[in-house]
Amino acid sequence: MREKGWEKTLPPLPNVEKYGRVVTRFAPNPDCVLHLGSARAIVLCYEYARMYNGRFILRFEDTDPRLKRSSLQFMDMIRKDLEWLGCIPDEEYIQSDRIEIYYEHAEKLLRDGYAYICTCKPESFHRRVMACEPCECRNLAPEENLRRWERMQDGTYGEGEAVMRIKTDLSHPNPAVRDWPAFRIIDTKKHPHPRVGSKYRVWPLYNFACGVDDHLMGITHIIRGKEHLTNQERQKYLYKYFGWDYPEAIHYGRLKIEGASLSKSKILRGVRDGLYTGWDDPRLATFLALKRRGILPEAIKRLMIDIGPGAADITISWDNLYAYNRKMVDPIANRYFFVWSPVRLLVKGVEKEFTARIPFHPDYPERGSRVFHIRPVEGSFTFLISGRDAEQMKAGSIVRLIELFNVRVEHTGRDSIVASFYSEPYYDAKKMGAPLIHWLPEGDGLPCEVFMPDGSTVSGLVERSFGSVPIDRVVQFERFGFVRVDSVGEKIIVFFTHR
RNA sequence: GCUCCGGUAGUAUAGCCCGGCCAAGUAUUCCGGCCUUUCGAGCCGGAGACGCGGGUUCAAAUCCCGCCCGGAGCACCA
Repeated sequence: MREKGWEKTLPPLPNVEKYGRVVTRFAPNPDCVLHLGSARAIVLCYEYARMYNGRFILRFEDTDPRLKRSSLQFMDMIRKDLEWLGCIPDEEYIQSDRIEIYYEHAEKLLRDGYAYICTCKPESFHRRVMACEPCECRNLAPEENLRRWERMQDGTYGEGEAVMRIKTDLSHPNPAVRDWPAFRIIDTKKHPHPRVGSKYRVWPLYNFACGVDDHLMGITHIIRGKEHLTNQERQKYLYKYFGWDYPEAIHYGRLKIEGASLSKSKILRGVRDGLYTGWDDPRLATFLALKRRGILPEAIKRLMIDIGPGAADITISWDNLYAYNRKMVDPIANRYFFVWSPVRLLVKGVEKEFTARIPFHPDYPERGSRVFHIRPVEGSFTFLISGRDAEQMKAGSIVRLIELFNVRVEHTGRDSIVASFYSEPYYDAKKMGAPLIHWLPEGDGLPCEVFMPDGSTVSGLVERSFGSVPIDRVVQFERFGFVRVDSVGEKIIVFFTHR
């Protein structure tokens, strides 16, 4: 039960007392950058390890040099993603370093008669297995299997001509688990592995490498998506044959986020085809994109903890993420005036000079304030206001320029509005219910472009004092939303975070 | 089609194992009010949910059965 104000925590892990120390792992294929979909596995594994003073392992599963080619570059980007998220692994393994280990285990299974080398055509094997019947290779003697294994290694068999299969129950209700494949041949002359080149031509499939590694690395709690539920069934045969105990397993449901694709292949294709500007395109839900938009890693963590390890498929709303982020960002973000689609506002009848001091943050006056000097020329002064505010203004209406004075609109034009000084006191505006709008002295703004999450941009001018804000800082453009400072050059570039 | 997993308000989550204190809690969202020289934050109030149908029981979101809906797997991918 959680009291108000208490942070939500994860439910306890099952059977922790059975193990000396909790060990979890995150096991990505380094074939893409990480995204919000990966966050669930990462945060759950990391937080549980921390919660029980355990270890969190990063394991790169790069055993497919052909279809899901990994790359050194992605391995590095993944490490950086994890670092940014604040989920730094205690240990790291790479499966392409461990091929010999898989071979040893394969040979043991072959010798013990728990596996065989199958040279059947996939279609004919499939037919047999659907009928719960063994294929011709299944009853081969261990010696013959070992000979065939040798022929897989030495090149006698070509790509696709032989696989090693694990014996299961041919009558298993789920045909998908019957005698599943554990190793296949890949012509690494044609498809060299990015790390080990063409050193190996027999490569383990997911269930073999993963199953063996989870045991060897002492994983106590496997936390992964429920699409792996049948893989667990398959891997349990391995554990039975080796005499190992299967770890605790938690299979969480599929996670989607409204309006964004969490498909690696779509992200990969989109970036490659130039549909996106890069891995950090604000339309993407990659960590890189979220980071660029000013989403704090802690917000992602909190959201994932809030969601927890449930098995239901869910579609989270961006608002769920934004709410956490806003809570963290609001107190730290200083406020600035940003005028977009600017419209000129000429105010007549300004008979004296004004100085406006506006705090950088309304709740923290100690942070100081920005200062604007209004020096009218012949009783007139020209401001810039946002187009959206200009549209609302009608002749005769009173509006207040925040922290300055009230004006009465005289007439409105396409790109300029003429008004006259009305009064200075704030309470005049308050008692009339006059709108409060932000403003900039004309000629005093810095050009600024905001990149929005939908790929569009908003351009306008930001107040002069903004020039000293460092890159990467998240600030709030008043009455517009939070943004993260991306670059400062001829133009200031910021990325929209959320409202 | 076969196998498996799910289904609490718009979204997410608590409760379900060990039926009653749940005419269902929390966060967010939306609406209203207060406060505030931001349409931000904060505070107060309101709206909004147990997929459907049976059964067991004094009592069911919780147990049983059937149905419906959603998802995943059925690769020499991970």
